[in-house]
Amino acid sequence: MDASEAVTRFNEYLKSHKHKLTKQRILITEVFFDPSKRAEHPTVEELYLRVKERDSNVGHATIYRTLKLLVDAGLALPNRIGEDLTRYEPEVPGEHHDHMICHGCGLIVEFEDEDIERLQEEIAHRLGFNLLDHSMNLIGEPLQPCARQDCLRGAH
Amino acid sequence: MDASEAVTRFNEYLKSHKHKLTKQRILITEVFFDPSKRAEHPTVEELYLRVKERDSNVGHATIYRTLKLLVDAGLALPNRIGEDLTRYEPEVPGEHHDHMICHGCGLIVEFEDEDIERLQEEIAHRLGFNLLDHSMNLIGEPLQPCARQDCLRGAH
DNA sequence: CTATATGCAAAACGTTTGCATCCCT
DNA sequence: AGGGATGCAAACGTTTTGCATATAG
Repeated sequence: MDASEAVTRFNEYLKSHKHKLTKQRILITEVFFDPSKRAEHPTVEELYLRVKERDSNVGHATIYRTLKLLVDAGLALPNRIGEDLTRYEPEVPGEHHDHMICHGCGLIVEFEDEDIERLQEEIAHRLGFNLLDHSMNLIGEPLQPCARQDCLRGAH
Repeated sequence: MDASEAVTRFNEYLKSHKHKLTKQRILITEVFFDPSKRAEHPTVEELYLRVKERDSNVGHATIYRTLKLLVDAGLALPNRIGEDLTRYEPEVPGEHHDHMICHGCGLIVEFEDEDIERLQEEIAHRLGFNLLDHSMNLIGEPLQPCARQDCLRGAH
């Protein structure tokens, strides 16, 4: 899903909830769905800084409020993978992926696996639940040297 | 692992790191590992309140500091399952389990599954990583009415 | 024109830290 | 006795909120 499709979907949500499509919301959505920054799962601050580059008047509060709306619209997912900040992940409705995270540098590799999904359903049923959602994060050390310069692999 | 074993293990860790076993640390560990509250994954505040019932002089800071030590000792695991607070899970060294969470009331059912574990290793390798750790949380709706009175199942 | 959104600054929250005092070892 | 631990309160970083102003529909 590219940025303009995300804006379109966001607008559908906004209209149906008596909210307005403002230039800030368009800008934030475009920056959030920027294809060159995919899978980066920005923090609010990172998104704020990127948005500011294009419009220096946007305030923190607008980022927070818009991100909350994007979550409600099903277009963003708050994600506290590590132990620190909240990161937001651009969501494509209907799709789902899990995360493989590099222990050295935090690089996130997204993946999907049918076998896992099937097993999860099975386990949920065994435990007496109907599976609604799930999250899975694998933490690992790269077998090959990691591309990132800041990766700690080998540094300890 | 019962409370007194947890205290023993904690003490081993403390000794080997030139830290001391104080009455507050004993109390906090005992409350944290109280078998009747297992799988509750308390927040700092919840733990603080329970500890206060037994010794009203204990301060917030001591809870935070002790929990951090317990994490370093491998006896507690910080856990940000939902979108809100940090919860801490009593850990038994060498064991690992995943979570099935009731969408209605937040009830956490812990489970282990060998097939999942195997698949995770396989996926990590496929993606070029050596698996170090993982977390998996399933969110579901109970098939049978949930035991908890505050469970929202059916209320929507 | 009206209702909603914005930006700012203040407030609210969870968490950490500095410091004087206390207490394990 | 001495190094570490405690409790308190202040400091911190993130997130939320109140309010006057601006703007989309």
